[in-house]
Amino acid sequence: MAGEVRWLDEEEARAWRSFVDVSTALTAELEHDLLTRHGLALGDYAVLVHLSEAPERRLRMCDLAAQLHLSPSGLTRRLNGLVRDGLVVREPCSSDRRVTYAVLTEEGFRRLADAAPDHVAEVRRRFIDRLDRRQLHELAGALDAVRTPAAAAPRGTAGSAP
Amino acid sequence: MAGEVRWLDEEEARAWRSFVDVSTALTAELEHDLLTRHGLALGDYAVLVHLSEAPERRLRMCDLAAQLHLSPSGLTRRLNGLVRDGLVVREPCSSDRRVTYAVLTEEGFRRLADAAPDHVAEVRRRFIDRLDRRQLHELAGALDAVRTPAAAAPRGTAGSAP
DNA sequence: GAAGATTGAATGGTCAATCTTA
DNA sequence: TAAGATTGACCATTCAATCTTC
Repeated sequence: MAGEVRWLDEEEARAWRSFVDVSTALTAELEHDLLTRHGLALGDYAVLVHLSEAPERRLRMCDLAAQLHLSPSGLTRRLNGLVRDGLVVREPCSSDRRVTYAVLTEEGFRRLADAAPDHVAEVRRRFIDRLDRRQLHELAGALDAVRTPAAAAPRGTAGSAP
Repeated sequence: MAGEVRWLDEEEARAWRSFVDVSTALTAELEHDLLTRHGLALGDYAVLVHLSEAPERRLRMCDLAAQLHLSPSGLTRRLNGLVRDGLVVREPCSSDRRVTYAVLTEEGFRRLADAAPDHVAEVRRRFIDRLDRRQLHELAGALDAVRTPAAAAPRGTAGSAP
């Protein structure tokens, strides 16, 4: 098969390792902050955010799972905790009885509104505010390029240059 | 509480959400690839990489845990699986008997050498090769800026003077 | 006392299987 | 048959506690 391996050169390796490093460290730090100051895991927070932005603050379980990059069972269990704490309720769908809606409660919305300023401040302090405008713009553009395979790369000429 | 919240503007939010999105999606995809094609979890792979780059392919448990952003107990359990599979061995330290070394075995090295080309190819395909040189350079710079608080931000007295 | 490593209890995630409904 | 949600079995990770050694 592939006889030669295109290893990462110095800059590529630096970018990749930094990316992994920053994302893991940042996740751990933000999780810790949110958990100790507001009793919310990062996953809980993400659920509340997505629900709060949805029409009527409700989403089908399967749609919510997709938005959160979570498996169906993962979301079920994640929701159990939020339901137990009264931040979210489950509601059956009348038109399709296979479906369950996750609905943000008033208390859930308050908890989110309470936590959000602190969380945003942390995101600023640990990420956004360490970048100037140009860096931020470039970063956003690069990440978009990663998410969107863009136009097909010129396949014939890619592999040869050292 | 803080009277005003500096919410994220459109571009800031876009950069932050893309960052979270890309890192979670990428992690899941790379993990899946590595697991199905080489029977290695991403965490296993990271252990092997760090050991392979260390002098004599060995590291103290506590140092390895720090490099991997893993708790001591997390590393202990992670290592158990690798030891069971014969990819790593534990060795006591003669000069400080509190210390245990994690040492990469020949088989561990082979498994890593076997998996690395595929993994690097996936990292290229899903990340590196979707960026041009300029984007890559900017990304690496931005991530370094995030990792290193650099000089104090020019934004008023944001830090510690309330 | 502090550092290094491990263990126990608890939590959060996945996959495979199941149950209901479309 | 397939889609949606849940459950059971299992694995990974963390914190707190413990044990040994410095």
